[in-house]
Amino acid sequence: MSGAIQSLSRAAAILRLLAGGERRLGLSEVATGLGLAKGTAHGILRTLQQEGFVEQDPDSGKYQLGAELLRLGQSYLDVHELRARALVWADDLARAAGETVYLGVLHQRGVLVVHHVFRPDDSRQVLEVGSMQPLHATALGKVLLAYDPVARGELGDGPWEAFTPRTVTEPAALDAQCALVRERGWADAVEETWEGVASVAALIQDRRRNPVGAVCVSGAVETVCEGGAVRPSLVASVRTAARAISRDLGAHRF
Amino acid sequence: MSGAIQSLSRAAAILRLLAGGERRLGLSEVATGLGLAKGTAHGILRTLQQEGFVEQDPDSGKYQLGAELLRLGQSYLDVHELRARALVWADDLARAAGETVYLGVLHQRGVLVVHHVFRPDDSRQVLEVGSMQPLHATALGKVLLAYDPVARGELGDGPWEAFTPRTVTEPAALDAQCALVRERGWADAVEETWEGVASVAALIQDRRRNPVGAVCVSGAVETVCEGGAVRPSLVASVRTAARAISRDLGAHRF
DNA sequence: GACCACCGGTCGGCCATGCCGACCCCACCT
DNA sequence: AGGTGGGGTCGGCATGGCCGACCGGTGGTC
Repeated sequence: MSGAIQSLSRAAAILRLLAGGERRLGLSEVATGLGLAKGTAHGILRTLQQEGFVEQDPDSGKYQLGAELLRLGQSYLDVHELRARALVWADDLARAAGETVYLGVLHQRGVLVVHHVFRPDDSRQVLEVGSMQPLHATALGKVLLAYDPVARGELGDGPWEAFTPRTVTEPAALDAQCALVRERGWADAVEETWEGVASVAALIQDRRRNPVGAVCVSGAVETVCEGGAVRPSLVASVRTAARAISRDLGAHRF
Repeated sequence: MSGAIQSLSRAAAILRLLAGGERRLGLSEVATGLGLAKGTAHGILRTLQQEGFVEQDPDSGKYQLGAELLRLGQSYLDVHELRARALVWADDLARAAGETVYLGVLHQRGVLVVHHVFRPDDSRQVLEVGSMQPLHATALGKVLLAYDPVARGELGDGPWEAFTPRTVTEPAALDAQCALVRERGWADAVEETWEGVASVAALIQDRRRNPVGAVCVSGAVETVCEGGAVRPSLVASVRTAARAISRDLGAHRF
């Protein structure tokens, strides 16, 4: 893994910077934010703009992300094999469970949601495809951590952010949970990310048993849990769906 | 508009190439596809991979788009001012019309869908945010063309692709339609893109009356049309929504 | 099973390329 | 009017990235 192309890495850093700040950023802000000379930052921004990755507000001259990113992100989903195979299973799972279903993959130090099926009722819900969830505080994340030592290593020793009083923030506790996940074959997270929300997740593997993602059912504690624990029928549904997707992934390869 | 950074433009071309081909591409395919030396293409791909914009299949060594693009695409939507202000209006419009609602902006030579509200029934629908629609064959596109001479110029002289027998493929006919759009203040497209589908669109402007996007209601001909023409009540709804969004955009600026 | 063609990947030298910092112009505020 | 900060430009310097020759592995073919 030898050197990277400087200007490209810098361009990526600029895009991430623009994605991070909620508002638009000016040229000087970008330059100082990354420790670049103004001229350098401008050259990169100009090129990114020509390519459609960045847009500039004509009034203020400030920069924000561009539409091409949305288009390419959509293309990513189109090509994504795991997602394509999981679509129908996720749908069935949501209907059977009567709850929201997420499909997540490991990305950087979090879980990237690549598919999201709304809870099958008529309530207003926002699509969360493309958003990130924390590894240590969600069922999806704990499944991926349990089966991916590299990801666990990269997460470090914490303590991690506590979103609720029940969030696991210490390495010893998290590793114990991961061991339990491996033993049982599924993970849960009851009010560890949001108050009142509980979820169950199971691993998806490719043909060579490599972990490639996870499915998860998520909903209100009152409907997902029963007597303090996750309803066994839900666990069964999630694990069945995960196995079905894994099998599906293995098949079409030969 | 002086020179662009070579390596960045090339990286963008590679991403677009990967987005275009449905399947994964090998290093050599990328290199020859863009007329680059293998070493050069490899350097760019390596960097893109480190940044998460490209992923490599461990087995075949072939490349595909990476997850970071999805995340950034989502961030684009988060920041997008037009979309944020239009969310609630689009929702209302879909409920009132009982049909699908799209919100589109001009991007390259097409319409990029930045928001999509499902038709309010329980049918299975796929989210089309991030996908592109042709300018000459959709209501959204014709609105944007009618009010943006630059876009019209870039589209050239056709003849354009005919998706159905009713698609407008000749410049004279299209320009006449655009004139009509400007005169009436709205555009329609009845079975010009897909058989059996009709839509109505109206322009969204910012505070300085610049065209920034368009809203559109789309549905089956049988429900959208009445006696061969689009139902007037639908036209009114769409135009009202467009005006509301435009007003909303003008407000919060000062 | 030996060959071959082609794959992805590496390396080092040469030189074009992109980086930098000083500079410009404009808008806004003092 | 002057000052301060914004975005944007420019040209010289040297560094960073391009190229083409070169590896090692793999899958197909005869």
